[in-house]
Amino acid sequence: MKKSEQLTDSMFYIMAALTKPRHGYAIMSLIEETTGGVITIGPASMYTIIKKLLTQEWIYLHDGSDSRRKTYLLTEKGRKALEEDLKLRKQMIQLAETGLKEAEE
Amino acid sequence: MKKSEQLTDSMFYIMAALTKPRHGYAIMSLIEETTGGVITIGPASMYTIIKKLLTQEWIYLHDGSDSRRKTYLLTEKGRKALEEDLKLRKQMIQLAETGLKEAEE
DNA sequence: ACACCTATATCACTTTATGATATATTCCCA
DNA sequence: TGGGAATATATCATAAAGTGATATAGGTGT
Repeated sequence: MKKSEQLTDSMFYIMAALTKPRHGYAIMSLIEETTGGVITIGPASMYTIIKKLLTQEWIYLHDGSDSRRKTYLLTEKGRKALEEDLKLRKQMIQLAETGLKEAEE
Repeated sequence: MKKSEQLTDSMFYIMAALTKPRHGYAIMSLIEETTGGVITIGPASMYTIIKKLLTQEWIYLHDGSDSRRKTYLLTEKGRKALEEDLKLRKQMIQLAETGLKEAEE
């Protein structure tokens, strides 16, 4: 896939979690909890992606971070990217649902 | 990400297209058209993924294929995988939307 | 004291995705 | 009628992404 800046699934999850200030470990826990353990992002993926999102300036190191916990939050740019991606994902779902429905008939 | 069998975005697109019998080129065109050119899956990705889906038995070579056009279709197993994945994707979207909404307040 | 949870980090490897390119057929129209 | 555009499938070599394993260290409770 590609062309524009579509987010990978993992990036999408992490950015969705960062609509509120959260630190890495909290993000992992949140995703695991909200998906009932179906989706797991381990530390390797987590911190790899965090690094990428930082360089892309889609997230930033939020105040309230101490040496132990680094708290991140979406930048304005990041929020827009997330919203853009959300639209595309809805379109994807629409495509699949239409297809599945039509196949039933 | 991972744990269970979540589909990659590209796999999801292709499988969504294969709720009806379609050949590779038609899948590429469909995706490009329905997303207004935002998403493009080139031949390399296309045929790589087709191959994987075949070995996984999520799609099969459909009747009506001649030597020139190979037409594929979802297997029952594939349809279930797609439906399963669809649920997860809806959940993802829910998570993101809730987060974005709450952040506005 | 020590076991356990929280928290971040990286290395080495696997899996996925893709640009470039090749090849062949069919369609149209000048 | 011949040649360019569109259709169609395929692969190679590389780049990008994801992840298991592992390391390190501060907290907390008992």
